[in-house]
Amino acid sequence: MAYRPTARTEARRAEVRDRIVRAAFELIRRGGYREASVAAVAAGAGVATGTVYRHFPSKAELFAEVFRVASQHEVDAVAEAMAAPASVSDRIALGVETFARRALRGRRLAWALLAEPVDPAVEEERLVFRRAYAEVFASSLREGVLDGSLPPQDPDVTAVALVGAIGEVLTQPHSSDEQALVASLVRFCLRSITEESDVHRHAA
Amino acid sequence: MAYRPTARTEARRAEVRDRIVRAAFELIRRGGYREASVAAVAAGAGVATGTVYRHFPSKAELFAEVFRVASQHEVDAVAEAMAAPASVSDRIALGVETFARRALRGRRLAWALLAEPVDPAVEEERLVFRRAYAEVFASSLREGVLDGSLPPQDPDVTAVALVGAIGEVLTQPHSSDEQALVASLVRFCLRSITEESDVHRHAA
DNA sequence: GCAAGGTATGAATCGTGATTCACTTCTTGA
DNA sequence: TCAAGAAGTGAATCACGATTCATACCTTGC
Repeated sequence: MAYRPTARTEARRAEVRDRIVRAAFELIRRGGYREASVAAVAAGAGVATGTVYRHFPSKAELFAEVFRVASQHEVDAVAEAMAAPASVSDRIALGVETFARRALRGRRLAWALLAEPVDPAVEEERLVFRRAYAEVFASSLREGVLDGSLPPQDPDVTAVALVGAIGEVLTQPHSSDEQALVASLVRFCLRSITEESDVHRHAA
Repeated sequence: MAYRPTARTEARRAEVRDRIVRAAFELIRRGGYREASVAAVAAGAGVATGTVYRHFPSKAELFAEVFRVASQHEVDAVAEAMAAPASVSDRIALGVETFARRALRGRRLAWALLAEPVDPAVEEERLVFRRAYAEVFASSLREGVLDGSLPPQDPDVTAVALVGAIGEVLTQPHSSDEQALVASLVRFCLRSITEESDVHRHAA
């Protein structure tokens, strides 16, 4: 037993691992999953292909981690926006708007996280991601249903539907400008959680 | 010029082509796109691998056609349900319910059409498919906005959001039983197209 | 019947990109 | 300084399924 890595060596190793994750993220952010070959990741991190495999058992595991970190970041941003002291409706609106604006800023990343075809193993992370988004909305919805500020509804279904609606609108190419699109989307989401008025229900 | 296929021969050829398409569809319906290798399609159709390429220039083109036919079928079903003589809201509800029930019946097919990772060329058909769904909803929504039975809104955004919401709810695994799920989903969609009531908007 | 040309076959080829591994280089503790 | 073992290297290998193509078989019109 003539060798046992010191803290310093382990730190260096961790730094390499980190560079690999960052390089992978950068590739996804700029060109999506398709462009992100292991060779490209290695080049971006300044290491040899084989080195990637000294830190991750497979490409799928590497990108699962990248997805995990990136999507957690997004969910956190939305959750933070929704932590504001406001009514349930207003908080939902804030969440939707944050979700939308961030996605429109980094379209490629949003597409990669929300919709791009990926390995099954990575797809699993995506489901976790979408569920996490839904959960953020669901907890506010539950609160609103309980305190009566929202009409009775299944908060889980509503939350999942919201995530789907937002994702689809953001993923689909649109003509209208960003401001209008976000405004329409927020209005859609607010309508969908609040009571439909009898006036319109019977007006037709 | 000693050979020019007769009608009979062309019919036989068309029949082979048809068998290939059916086999491809059957594979997708049962195991999704992943399971549907060209070899498996050929086997299912009772022909050799190479024969597939005498009828389609590539796997992507074959499956693009399969997607086209299958999804048109779904869209038609929804459009037909919405042709009933009823109010805009009721028709939307019918459309959503039809969409949902059919998808829950053939979950694998629904997943393949709505969400499964596929070739870019096939993905294009999927976009067409989703747009077609959205358009079916959009035309009713436009009508409702014009005649005042629905509040002012961007019908295209609403329609796309509806498709996203429905797709996500159906794609995501759920605990509740089918009846309850569909009911919740229909309610969500109806709320999302009708006016939010002032009562709840200001109640919090 | 037979030449021309179409159609079917399926084993062999190809492309792509992940993964491996024999080898080199670096670290450590004695 | 040295042996043991860890980390890094990158060309070679592998896996896998789409695609090709030399060959055999049918159809047609003369």
